[in-house]
Amino acid sequence: MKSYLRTALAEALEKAGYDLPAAITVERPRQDGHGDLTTNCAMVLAKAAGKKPRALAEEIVAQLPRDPDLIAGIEIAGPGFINISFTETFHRRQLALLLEAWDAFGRSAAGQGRRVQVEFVSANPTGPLTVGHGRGAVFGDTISRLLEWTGHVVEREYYFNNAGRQMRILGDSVRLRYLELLGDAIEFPADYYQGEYIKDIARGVMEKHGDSKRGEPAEGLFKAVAEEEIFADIRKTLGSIGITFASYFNEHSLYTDGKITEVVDALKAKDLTYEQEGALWFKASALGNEKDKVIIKSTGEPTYRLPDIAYHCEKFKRGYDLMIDVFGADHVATYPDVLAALKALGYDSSKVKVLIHQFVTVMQGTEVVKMSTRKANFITLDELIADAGCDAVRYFFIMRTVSSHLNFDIELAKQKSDENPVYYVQYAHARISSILRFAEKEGRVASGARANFDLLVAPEELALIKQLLQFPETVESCALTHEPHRLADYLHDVAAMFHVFYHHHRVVTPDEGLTAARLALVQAVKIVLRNGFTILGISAPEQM
RNA sequence: GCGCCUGUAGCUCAAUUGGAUAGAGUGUUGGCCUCCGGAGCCAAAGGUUUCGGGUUCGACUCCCGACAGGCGCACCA
Repeated sequence: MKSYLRTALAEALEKAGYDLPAAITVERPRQDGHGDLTTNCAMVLAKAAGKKPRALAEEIVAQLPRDPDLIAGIEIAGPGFINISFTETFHRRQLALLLEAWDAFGRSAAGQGRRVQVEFVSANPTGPLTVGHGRGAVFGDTISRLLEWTGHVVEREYYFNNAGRQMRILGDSVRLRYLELLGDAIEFPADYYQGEYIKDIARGVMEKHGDSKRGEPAEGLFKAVAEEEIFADIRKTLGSIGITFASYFNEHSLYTDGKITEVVDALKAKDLTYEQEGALWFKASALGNEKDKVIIKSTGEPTYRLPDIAYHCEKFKRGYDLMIDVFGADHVATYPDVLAALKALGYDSSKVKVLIHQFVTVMQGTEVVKMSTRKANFITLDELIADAGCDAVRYFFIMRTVSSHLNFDIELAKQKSDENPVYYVQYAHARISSILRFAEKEGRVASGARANFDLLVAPEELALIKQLLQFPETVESCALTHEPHRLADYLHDVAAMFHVFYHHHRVVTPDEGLTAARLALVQAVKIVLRNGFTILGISAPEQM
């Protein structure tokens, strides 16, 4: 519709003797009573034309085509908006298309098969996922689902590092707990991993090997066992909220494959490095960033920045059209250097889209729950899912913009009551299912696209129909702007409008024709809700 | 001190990316089931969009400056 109107506008403007300016918008007005689509073109053009916006709008409107089956009215309003309304018949006709598309309603080819890689979670296997990881996990997965629905080919990837200092400490933490279990007197350093899970892993080693591993170095068995168990745990947690990855990329492979040295050589060749105090520095400041950064320590070990660059070079070689990195706010400082390096190495860094999500504050009612991996008081994502359930967890994480510092109220998410927002939308679905069951019991069957939609004349029905028809464009814009929270908003509105409709009108009545039309309408609502839930990764309950 | 993010109703957050009268949930108050699910609906109340400037037809949105909070600012990841 928008593109139809754009071309119609362009033609009208041409006839009136103006060029179509790039800055005009054609969009749905946010206010009822302002038509179905609105354009600001008269206001944008007014200054250059030396005319009053409203007078100019008159000229343009006079040139617009008016198909009576399609256009119900064109009005000039406010400072010079041109508002266009479509006929009710037009909207109703679209309902048949919705029912025809069914499970595919909302899918589009907007992405044209472009290959997108989405990298997210990427937590190193040093401990269970926290609530904080949960936000990135749900966000990354929902972005992926949105892109899949809009015609992109998506690959989810998890990047991890099982080498380095952190992992050494992890292995040694397990070793010490193991010795402790064997009755040895140990001193457990404060900066070691304090969690209970370390003791569990140590206990596992003891049960399997007895005391035979007393002399084992931390880096061998202990580290390997810890990594394996923790990773299995992470996958299980993610799996329980419907998240799986196509690939897990091990940072370590960048060393064995020689990718790291390739990058160092390439940077050296571009004269973007220098040595100082025994370390190799990257000239980030020469590329417009704040300061230079060490990429190889004086010990000869690279800092994390270097493999990050090498990893992204690797991604580029795989030929993706778009690479999305989902990071937590604690990683903000790292990506400008990586992007600068990629650009300097000749890659199109605009293909890398870095999405930062802000931190989650966990609330227990009005109490802030302090999070620390060191201490025992952190809440794992696993515990949260066990308490609140997959649907509530996913919905809570996705219903806010990623840039908001969101409060996650555990008490609220746990509640199975009307205070919990996820139940509101799911309730609408369950209610519809119940209506359809009732109708079937009464011997009425939804006749689908064959119903006479012209019988749906009530304002609540028309409002609902219009809302449903916006689903595809909502999905598309959520996907392209990487803003999944707007889908949650939209579905909430669908549910609300359905409830209003339900309150005003009976679906199953003695009137055969009307019943058929309303059953079809309600079925359409159910389809939109269910398709939306599928994208959000939450269930569509037949009853609650 | 510097960088990124945030500041909107009592509370948690939206606002079609610069549009018309800033909206939801929750909480408070008062209504609505002889009828398809009351986990619902309706109504009232609640706002100088932190503050001060600027840009333009038009600003919660963009720019500058304060103030407040979060996250970073390693030869940790």
